[in-house]
Amino acid sequence: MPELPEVEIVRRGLEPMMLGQQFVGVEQRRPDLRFPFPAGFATRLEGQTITAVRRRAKYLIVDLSGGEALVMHLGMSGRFTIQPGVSQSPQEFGGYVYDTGAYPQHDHVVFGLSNQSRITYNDPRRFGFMLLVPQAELPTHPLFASMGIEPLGPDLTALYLAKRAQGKRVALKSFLLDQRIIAGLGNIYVCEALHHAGLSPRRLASTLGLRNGGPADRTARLIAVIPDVLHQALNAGGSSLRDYRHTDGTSGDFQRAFAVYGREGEPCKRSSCNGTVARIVQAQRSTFYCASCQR
DNA sequence: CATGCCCCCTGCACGC
DNA sequence: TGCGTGCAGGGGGCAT
Repeated sequence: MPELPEVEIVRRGLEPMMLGQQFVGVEQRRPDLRFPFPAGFATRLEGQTITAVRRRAKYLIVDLSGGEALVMHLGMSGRFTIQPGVSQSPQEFGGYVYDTGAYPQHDHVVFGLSNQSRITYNDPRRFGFMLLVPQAELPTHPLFASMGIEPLGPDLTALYLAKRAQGKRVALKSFLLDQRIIAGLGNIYVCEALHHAGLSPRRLASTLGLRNGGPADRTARLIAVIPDVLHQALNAGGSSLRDYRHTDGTSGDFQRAFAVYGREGEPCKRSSCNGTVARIVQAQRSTFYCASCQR
């Protein structure tokens, strides 16, 4: 998916277009994405004013004046496109509802706003989803109740990570991908952060745990590089692997900066290291790392 | 509870 | 050119 930096960039693209606007026409063109759409999805949005466009981990949360929140996840291939100055009239969307063969390929939802803009959700793989949840229930909703900390917030400390890692018998890579620990990291940035920290993805998570009552040094190293990697990606406008696009249709260029991700067989970029980037599979997903400088 | 594995779906790059 | 294979940013759900 878009990982945290990409979702944040999408949020920043959507917010100025959506904030304070009303949903005028909403067209839902198929009954489901990863999950069925909520009953009456379009109707429940229409007439609502957007009071906030937020992000939690890899989720986008659009607060509505009526008290519900539109919760959206982009899955692996979800994408928004904004067309300003078109029509807000639902019938002009084309009347494709539930006619999956008749609309532009994979354009599953179209939001018409009171400022004449149209926001289209496209998702070829349909791993994304949209829900409507009362704002007051978000903290206790199953999606969010056990969600871990934001990696760019003040909660990411060596002590926090050491406590959560205590006794964990999983690979460090899998531990960092676990959204119940840190929410928002994905496969790319976990690989990148581990490289920057000089830590092997194969090491047991428990080796980050408490030593003599405090976090191990390597834990401090790791929590220091995680925000760096994410900020670099944000500053570069997100990565552009495969189908990621900004809401304006342009792509990011962080991929050029990857130290290990997708670089199997290429030389390690760490100065002073002459290793080669390897690809292994952990928990059915590719891990890229340098076995010579990541211990 | 913790951990490991499979799967959802489509598109694309690659080798033959 | 066409076809088969493997792989892709996530994460829910089930078996053990």
